[in-house]
Amino acid sequence: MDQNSLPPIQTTARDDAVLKALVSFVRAEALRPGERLPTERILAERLKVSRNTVREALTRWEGLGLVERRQGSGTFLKAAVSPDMLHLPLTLAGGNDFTSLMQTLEIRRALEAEAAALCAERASPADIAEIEGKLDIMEQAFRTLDGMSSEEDWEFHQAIYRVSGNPLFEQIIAAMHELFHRFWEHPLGVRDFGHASFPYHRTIYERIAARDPQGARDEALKLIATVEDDLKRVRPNSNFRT
Amino acid sequence: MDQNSLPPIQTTARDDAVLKALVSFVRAEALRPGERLPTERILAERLKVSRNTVREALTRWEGLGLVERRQGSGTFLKAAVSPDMLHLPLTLAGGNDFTSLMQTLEIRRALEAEAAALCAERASPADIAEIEGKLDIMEQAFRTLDGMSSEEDWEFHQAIYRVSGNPLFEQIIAAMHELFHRFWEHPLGVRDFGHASFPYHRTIYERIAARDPQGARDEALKLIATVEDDLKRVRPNSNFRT
DNA sequence: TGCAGAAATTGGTTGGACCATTGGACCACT
DNA sequence: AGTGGTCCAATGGTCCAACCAATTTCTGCA
Repeated sequence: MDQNSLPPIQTTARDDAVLKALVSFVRAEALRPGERLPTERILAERLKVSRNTVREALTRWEGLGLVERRQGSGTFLKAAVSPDMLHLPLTLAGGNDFTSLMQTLEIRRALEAEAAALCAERASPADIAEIEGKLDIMEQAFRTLDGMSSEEDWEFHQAIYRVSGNPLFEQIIAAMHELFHRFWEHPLGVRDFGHASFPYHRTIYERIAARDPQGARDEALKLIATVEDDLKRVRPNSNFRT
Repeated sequence: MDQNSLPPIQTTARDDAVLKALVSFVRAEALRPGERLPTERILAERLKVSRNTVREALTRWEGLGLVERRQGSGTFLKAAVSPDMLHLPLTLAGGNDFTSLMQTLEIRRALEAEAAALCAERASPADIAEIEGKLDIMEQAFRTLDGMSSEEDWEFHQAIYRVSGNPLFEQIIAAMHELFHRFWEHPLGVRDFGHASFPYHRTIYERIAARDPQGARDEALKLIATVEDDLKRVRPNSNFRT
């Protein structure tokens, strides 16, 4: 490791400076998600700050989901970092889980429709082929398992977000998606939800392949509507917490 | 073998416990936003943990925007906390370049349209009156200053998000909005942008007052389109894809 | 009474110590 | 070769006792 990539911290506003130093360090070392950061003790020594201050900064990063700490093992990068990141702490306060979930679905409905439309506008033939590939895999999994497979379904959607040309779609929806999954699996124990949404995956693909933005948007809206219906169906049981 | 038959065992989780204890404390004391929390030293003593652990928990809360720490003064509650809060930390890899700005506008287009539509669906007469009030103030500011006033404009939009009934709209768009303003003011020095968007504020309001979701959505889209045009005018020949 | 300076309060930082977990090295036995 | 056991160094988690820096509150003099 290049020692010069970790210059000492200068003055007050310590922890902010530590965060910035960490950003430049990660950039300088070209650390990629999954890789391990230097130990807290080494960072403290290199930055000429105390270990607690380093820990404070890492705690912030951990709260932002940028980093994962494993006792006895190390601290690992979880996502790419860039100097001018935009941190967006979303907090769903008040109300029970059902309300929060419906709120995330309203956001997702807006974004999913827009992403599908943009995708239909901008998809190259190669892009369309890729999406069709994901769709085939998903439909195959559906037939073998006799139900929706979360993973393959998610891959299909991700492909659409990617082709939309705007990475923000994937980032925002991914956050909602994770929340949604935690809810379905933990309190409810349901694993094969989303049955009703299945046919709309192909119709979305068809509108994209036909380069029909408005059609893609409409089909995406129908898909989200089925998920909303599923959610409303289980509403009575969702009044508890952990 | 079924992987779920051997879940990980529960291990020590001090700081999580501290967070939960803090939540119950805030509820028990009925602390409201703006009020001061006990000092770190007192919390440490009461919870029978070290001050460092308390600080770790408070650092997390600060990162979530739940709390604000002022050296020499104290730690203050910034938002309501409830036991069933859901956090989704979202970090957007943004930049101060043209492409990033256009990407945030695509997100904003989707959300702004949806929020306007939901607002038209759900607005009570009192809500409509409030929005009209904000609109009047904005138009008044426009005439006196002979140009858009960012602050009053923003208030108008925020009212719409609030009436939509989904706080996520405001939270997400606020982040985009901030990024957008930094771009207009810092690298460009422009202050009276958005001239072209002015008339659409009233048309949006009219569609909301008429309880016409689709109309409100269309007008919101027109508004964002004018902003996109403004942006393109600054950078006429920029390619979109990364 | 007014206000400048001292004192107390509070979050921020430091350095050092110890604990709990992890993962690799080494070894004995099969 | 493989299995399990033991040990040990590395690493994050917690704790403690100070001191620093910003802020607020109190005090005493003019």
